[in-house]
Amino acid sequence: MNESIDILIIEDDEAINRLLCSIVKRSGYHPKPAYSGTEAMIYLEQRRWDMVLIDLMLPGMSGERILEEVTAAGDCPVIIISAKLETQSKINALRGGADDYITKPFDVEEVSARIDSCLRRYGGRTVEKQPAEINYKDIRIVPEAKQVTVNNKTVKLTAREYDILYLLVSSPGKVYAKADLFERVWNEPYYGDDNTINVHLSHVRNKLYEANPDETYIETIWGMGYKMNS
Amino acid sequence: MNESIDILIIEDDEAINRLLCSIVKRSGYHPKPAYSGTEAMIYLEQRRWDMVLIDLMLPGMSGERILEEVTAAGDCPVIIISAKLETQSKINALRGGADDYITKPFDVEEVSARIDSCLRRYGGRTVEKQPAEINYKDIRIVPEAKQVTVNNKTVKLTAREYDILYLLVSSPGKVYAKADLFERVWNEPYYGDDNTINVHLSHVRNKLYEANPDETYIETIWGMGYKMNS
DNA sequence: GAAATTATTAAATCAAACCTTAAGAAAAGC
DNA sequence: GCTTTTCTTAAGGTTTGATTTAATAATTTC
Repeated sequence: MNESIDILIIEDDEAINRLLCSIVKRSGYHPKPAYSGTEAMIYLEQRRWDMVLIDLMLPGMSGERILEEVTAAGDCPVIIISAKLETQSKINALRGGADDYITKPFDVEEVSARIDSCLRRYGGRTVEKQPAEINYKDIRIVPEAKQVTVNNKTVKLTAREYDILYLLVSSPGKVYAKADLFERVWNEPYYGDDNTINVHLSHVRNKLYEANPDETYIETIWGMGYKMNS
Repeated sequence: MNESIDILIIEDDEAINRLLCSIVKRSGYHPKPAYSGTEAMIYLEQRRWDMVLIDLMLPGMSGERILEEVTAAGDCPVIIISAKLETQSKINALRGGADDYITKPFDVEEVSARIDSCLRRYGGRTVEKQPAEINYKDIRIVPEAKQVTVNNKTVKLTAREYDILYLLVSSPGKVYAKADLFERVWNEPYYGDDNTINVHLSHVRNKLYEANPDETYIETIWGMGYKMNS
């Protein structure tokens, strides 16, 4: 039920892309950065996106071109983010199927508000705010403080470990394939041949075990992935 | 719950003024239309406003002139709404103390979002009232006097340093990501690779340390942000 | 039981995040 | 205008976490 909302961010300027990603993330969505038009097209063909943010001036393939492709393909909302101030550019984009148009330099709050409102218009998808606290069995996570306690003991996790646990705990019972997990936590594509996940999972399990040896929290679904034991 | 937020709308075109009023109203604020510069000045002298929207081309008295008056008078947020597309006009307005600049034709949602975001930025000053005093451990902050004492010693902080400490102290335990912190203190977007936060944090820590070497106040949560040690 | 997949562990390397200092730039105060 | 304060930038150094590697152990599936 609580599926992640994935937003593709097409912007060649690295700093701005990073900023947009952080805005998206902070609103509770999942950003995926693309740094050129051609890179973006690869992701667009790969899967469905809940929203696309497009910078108009791009290397490889213009933003206008991408907008065409996206709108031709279907019903994915698009927000243009551009330095082009001319009304004509704005009108073209909106006529061309964009849902909104933000000019640079933009205001952080504004971007956030527009993304929310756009997703709302597209219906169904309610904006879920970060909960004050998640509990599962005797695991308690307070996102605001990035704090985790298990069995009433504080568990000190690194950022990665925290992200993993947070993901699993936020939908107990759901099986996360390694690739899913990797892409969510690391925000980069998963190339299969990686032991990193195993090691990190091991660390998480260890720390959970230290806090409460009587309980097994993370279960391995053989050949499929991991989930919180329910 | 909130007392009403009054917004003065200075726009000579009756239709546009009506539209702006309805936008403001729909956002839950209280609009007051003014149709000329001179009329606006009367209202401005009468009372305090939570925000002013100004059209630049006005009969009676130019928008630029009004902007001067408003900013000279105090800390009321101003949004310029204008048909003037030139960057120069925009720059002049923003330099002159305007908080935002929207070009006509404008998007209803955009105006609404910008008003919201602007009020939010000004929030501390106009809407929410500050507590008389914040205490945490042996830190005492008196916001009205911008005064900080630690361990009963007065600590002299610069404006930025004060803002940082204030933010952290006002919700101890909460982890502030660098981006959050930066945006709240500097009021501008954070582009990731900046160490001015580090430097300022270092300064704050130093000063706290000088006042009380036995206590560690600000904790670094690696990869996540900073928080008051609890 | 054999093969494939996953776990665990520790050590070594690497990279990112962070801290501090100092000096130049900008702003504020006199 | 000059001085002082504050802010920012840059550079070098430190710490911490992430990753890789590898060797061994445990599971599951067939």
